[in-house]
Amino acid sequence: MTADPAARRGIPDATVARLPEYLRALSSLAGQGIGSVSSEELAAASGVRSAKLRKDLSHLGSYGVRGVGYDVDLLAAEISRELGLTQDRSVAIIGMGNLGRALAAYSGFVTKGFRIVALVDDDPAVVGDTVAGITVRALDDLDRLAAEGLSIGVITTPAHSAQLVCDRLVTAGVHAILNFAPCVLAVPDEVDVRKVDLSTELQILAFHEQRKALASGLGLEEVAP
Amino acid sequence: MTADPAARRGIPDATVARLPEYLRALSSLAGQGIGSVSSEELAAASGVRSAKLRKDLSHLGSYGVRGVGYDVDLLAAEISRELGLTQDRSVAIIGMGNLGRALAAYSGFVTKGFRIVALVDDDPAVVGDTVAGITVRALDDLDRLAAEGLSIGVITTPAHSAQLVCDRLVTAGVHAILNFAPCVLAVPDEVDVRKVDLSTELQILAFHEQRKALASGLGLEEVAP
DNA sequence: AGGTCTTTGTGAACGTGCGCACAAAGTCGC
DNA sequence: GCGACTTTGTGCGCACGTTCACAAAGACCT
Ligand SMILES: NC(=O)c1ccc[n+]([C@@H]2O[C@H](COP(=O)([O-])OP(=O)(O)OC[C@H]3O[C@@H](n4cnc5c(N)ncnc54)[C@H](O)[C@@H]3O)[C@@H](O)[C@H]2O)c1
Ligand SMILES: NC(=O)c1ccc[n+]([C@@H]2O[C@H](COP(=O)([O-])OP(=O)(O)OC[C@H]3O[C@@H](n4cnc5c(N)ncnc54)[C@H](O)[C@@H]3O)[C@@H](O)[C@H]2O)c1
Repeated sequence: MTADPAARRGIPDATVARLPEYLRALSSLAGQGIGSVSSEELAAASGVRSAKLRKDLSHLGSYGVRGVGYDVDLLAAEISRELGLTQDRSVAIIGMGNLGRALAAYSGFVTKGFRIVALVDDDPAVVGDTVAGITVRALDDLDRLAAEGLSIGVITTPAHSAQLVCDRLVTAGVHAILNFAPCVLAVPDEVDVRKVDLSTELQILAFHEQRKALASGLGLEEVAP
Repeated sequence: MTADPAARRGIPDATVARLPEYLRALSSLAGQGIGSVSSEELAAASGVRSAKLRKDLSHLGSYGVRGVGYDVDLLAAEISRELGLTQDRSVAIIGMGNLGRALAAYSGFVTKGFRIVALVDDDPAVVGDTVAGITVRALDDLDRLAAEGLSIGVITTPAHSAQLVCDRLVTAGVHAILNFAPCVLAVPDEVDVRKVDLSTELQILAFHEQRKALASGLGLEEVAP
């Protein structure tokens, strides 16, 4: 049954999370006209160790040539296929505030196989506006959008509305959600939610800053035992 | 020497990454006037299992009361202290484009102990503008800012400028950087870089979408063996 | 064609993180 | 004051991820 012993079924999550970075590095190399790259070079460009890179790539098959390295275009195509980027995916952004507008105006997705097909808001003052060449639609249009094959929903509403919007997306049949609101979303098992949180990142940085400060000049605020 | 056997030295990274979420859940509870919470309840509000939550909290000491739970305010204070949020940290945002402006306008940091002290851009047409009540400064001002105790740098410039900006920040003495540009930054060991990447998140979602699609209707595009 | 040299792919050791399950500890009712 | 009940804190085993180190595989030179 398992026809391909090397790869099939089950690429580790940690590996999947790094594939986009490899893909970006490969695109950059291709743009410089470089056709072949070693694991050492690609790893450096991706910010990982070469052993890790090789093990990651081994999960999707044997596309390298020993003594030479990897063909840039071939490897990029292979990673794209594995990530499911060969077929374009449509994205809707819900919440046309500061962040939602910035995302809508961002051209970085489009080149990567993501197409923003809809912008949504519930504020009547915003609905009908044109942002980045797209007319903002009302929340009720979500069901219609899903029927048209919406693949991913991006939530950029305030936290108190996020669960509501999430529920609408799920009901409409969306199985992949990217959440920018600082809250946890409850979803059925079959739905995939990823969260991006600014404050969390800053707080993690703050922790390491403090740790460094404590390590260098220890015992500054210790007054009494 | 190691006075406190329970906690001191070495909170796992995975735990640190979850502490901000616990803190947010606690803030929410405090806002509802709730003074005490069990690990089960707090875990549910944070989107984790209660055993994981308890183990995480055990790394910073014993602040729970058996048979009762945790004091909301006490625990929040303790986590804040551990994360180094008791002392305010100043943040500079470099790159006043779509994303940089959205971040500057965002009020979510301020309440968490982060203070945006400077906005920076290298475009003469942008320098001098007022964004979110702050005057945009030139890139050369970075050194002066660092001298004033700048703690964290946020990079929201295009990718091709990110390394340059990063180098300026490092030279100026900044040891914590949050990077939104889609590229890897080279920094000395003592500098901490975290990256937030939209496209990566979407690509990971796409991978799981594809996997689900393959699992349900298998062998759709298999034509010949 | 044979030898050398480079680089891949991977087995094995190691470290980290996670979940279960339970004993210890403290509360609350009586 | 005592017993039953609740909830914490943690020891243990397992799964996952990372790193090392090397044998196998192929390119390139002569
Ligand atoms: N702006 C940032 O830099 C930033 C950073 C980190 C996190 N966030 C988070 O991202 C979210 C959006 O931030 P923002 O600054 O853009 O906020 P914002 O207030 O500028 O925009 C929110 C938008 O969502 C719309 N909205 C509200 N409820 C809605 C609903 N039920 N359905 C559809 N649309 C609805 C509002 O009309 C508004 O246009 C917030 O949750 C915020 O915490 C923002
Ligand atoms: N906008 C988004 O939603 C989004 C999403 C994901 C990632 N990003 C990334 O974030 C970055 C910024 O995105 P954006 O949409 O705001 O771009 P943008 O082009 O709107 O803004 C970039 C800003 O950086 C300034 N800048 C350029 N070089 C600089 C330098 N050397 N020093 C200081 N300032 C400099 C420019 O003057 C400009 O104001 C990009 O790297 C982009 O890939 C953006």
